[in-house]
Amino acid sequence: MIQSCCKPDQTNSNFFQEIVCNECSLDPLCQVIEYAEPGSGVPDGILARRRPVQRGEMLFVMNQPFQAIYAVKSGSFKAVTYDQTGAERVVGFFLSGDLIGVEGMANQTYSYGVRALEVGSVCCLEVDRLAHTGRSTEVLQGALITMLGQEVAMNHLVTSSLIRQNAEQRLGAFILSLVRRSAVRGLSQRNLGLSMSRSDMASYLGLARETVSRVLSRFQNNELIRLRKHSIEVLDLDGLERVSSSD
Amino acid sequence: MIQSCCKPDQTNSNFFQEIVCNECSLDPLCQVIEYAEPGSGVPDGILARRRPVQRGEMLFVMNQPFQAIYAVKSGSFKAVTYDQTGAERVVGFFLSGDLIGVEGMANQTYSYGVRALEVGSVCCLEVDRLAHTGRSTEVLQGALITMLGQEVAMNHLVTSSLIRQNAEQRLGAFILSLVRRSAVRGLSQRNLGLSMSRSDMASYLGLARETVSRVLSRFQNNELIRLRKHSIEVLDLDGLERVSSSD
DNA sequence: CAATTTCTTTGATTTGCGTCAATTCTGCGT
DNA sequence: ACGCAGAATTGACGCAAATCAAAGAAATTG
Repeated sequence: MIQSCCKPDQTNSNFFQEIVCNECSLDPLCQVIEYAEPGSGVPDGILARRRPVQRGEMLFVMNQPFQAIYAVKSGSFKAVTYDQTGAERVVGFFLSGDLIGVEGMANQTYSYGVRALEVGSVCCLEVDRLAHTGRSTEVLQGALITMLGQEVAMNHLVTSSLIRQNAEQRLGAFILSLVRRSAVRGLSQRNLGLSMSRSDMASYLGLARETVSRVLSRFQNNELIRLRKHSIEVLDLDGLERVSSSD
Repeated sequence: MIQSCCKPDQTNSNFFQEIVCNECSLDPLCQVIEYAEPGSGVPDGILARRRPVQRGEMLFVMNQPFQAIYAVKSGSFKAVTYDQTGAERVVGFFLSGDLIGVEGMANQTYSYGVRALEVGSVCCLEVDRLAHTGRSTEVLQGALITMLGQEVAMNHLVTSSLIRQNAEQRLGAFILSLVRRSAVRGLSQRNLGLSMSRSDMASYLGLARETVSRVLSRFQNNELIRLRKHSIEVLDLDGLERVSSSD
């Protein structure tokens, strides 16, 4: 299931649009592990690089005991919880280079489940087992605190804007966030993979499926974007900025 | 400005509804600091207990460099950011026993400002200065990771419900969250202090002031709550649960 | 490849909530 | 106690988005 650890350059990368290690959110942690005690190596199985995942596969399910944090090498994922009727609610998306499950470590349980939206691959770090090896975890902890803090700060922003924006603003901001995340990772900012369904987007943005459809069509009519099968082409970044910013 | 450190029991508590240390979110940290090296004491000024705050006073402003984390001993606070027009947006409330500013540590800057809604008091821990004393921070870091993780998990819940709930559900859930927070801290679950204005509630919940007013009146008409000057009496907890849960 | 299901789009209708407006209430300073 | 300013309440109205509905497109299955 979990592959043994190997240096990234030793693997021949036949994957599509795979993110390189130094663009990856997990890298600070990996570096700590690999370089803190150079040459000593990491015990087998604690850090698994490029574990492949199938479309629809769950990395972990909600409320499952915490085991590992993941970094997305390629592909994309959605985080889901469930309402009292059992219906799925999308609470986040993870793209290349994103970290998954960091906050699960805190409570020793995952507060949401994560499902692959397409085939892809992840790196997988079993933090707790690492701690048990007796290696120093001080730097590792520092990196985690930073990441969690950024997550909290970002969540505040996302929440406080989502809640008071209308449908156009939500979708515009959503597309722009995808553009920015692509930019940070060095991927194309013009052609965005849209691996999630309209329902997933609607669920995440708190809108009805139909509204998402309508607004995207409107964006296309206004030459802001061009809709493709499972991607969108961004035609007018400034126009998107304009519709996204509330006044 | 900042009082020197003293044992909690040594202070004569003449404050109204002040939370005791072992009900406080900061306590795990305080314990680490106080007990990790018993008898050694904490350098003066790094942990300040029961610093009083005036109504309207800012604990810190947005984007200010991180200095300390705070625990609410008594009183209540609101976290605010600003939209592009400069209008205030309430992004959270802090009540007795809550921790303030934890995630500011991560980025070394506060992502929101915090204003006192009434007179009160806080404990104030200058974490960075503590680290510079050379004392072991490993346990402290562990406690922080736990807190940040819980914050992230809770934020996910809050966001994902706020965004798809209607006005009644948002306000019902808001009141229930106040009840639960009171319960955890051992305060009254029937009489809730409502130190924030309707506008603050509206801003936090993403509603119009008028809507908050209308819904609260409706709740009162339906005998779910009784509105007081600056507090509400919870009459029907089950009823509130009912209106709060979406189906 | 047809058959079935799932996803997406578009239209018609309804409704919850924001906006505007007017009135009443509350707290504060003189 | 008075008057003033901000806060809260209540009503009327319009619009954005949910809901209902149906048809077309794409994906999955045997």
